[in-house]
Amino acid sequence: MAYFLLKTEPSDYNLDLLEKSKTAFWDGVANNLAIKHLKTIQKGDLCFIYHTGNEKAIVGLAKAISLPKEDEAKGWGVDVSFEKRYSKPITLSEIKADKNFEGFDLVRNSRLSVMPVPPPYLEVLLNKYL
DNA sequence: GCCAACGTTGGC
DNA sequence: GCCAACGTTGGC
Repeated sequence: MAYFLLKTEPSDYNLDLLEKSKTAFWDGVANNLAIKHLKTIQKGDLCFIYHTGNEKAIVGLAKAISLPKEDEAKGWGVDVSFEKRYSKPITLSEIKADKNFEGFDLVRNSRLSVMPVPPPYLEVLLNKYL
């Protein structure tokens, strides 16, 4: 079971909406590298939800409940279910300030919208921040 | 609002 | 196939 990070601009779509609807098709993945990462998601994998814009923080967790798929109108995406909201979001500034996250895609490539969270970074997130 | 860091497009 | 011009994303 792997972990990923999914970005969203909260004015477009956000964790509140996912919590209300319980499940959603997480769509609109267009970037080539993002699609490549998306396609490696397995059913049951967990996905950190990151809000861009004013928030710039990991705000919660979702779970992939389908395999990645391409919708004719909505592009690439994956079905997800709401898992949890973090009482204390993990901010980008915290992550950037922490040397443990050096090399993490979130820090290295700010424009990437779907990325894996490899074990070293995952452990720090789970043990130190959550 | 600006701009760096990408990605995409289209002329050649 | 190259690359200049343009468009987009997202942090600042």
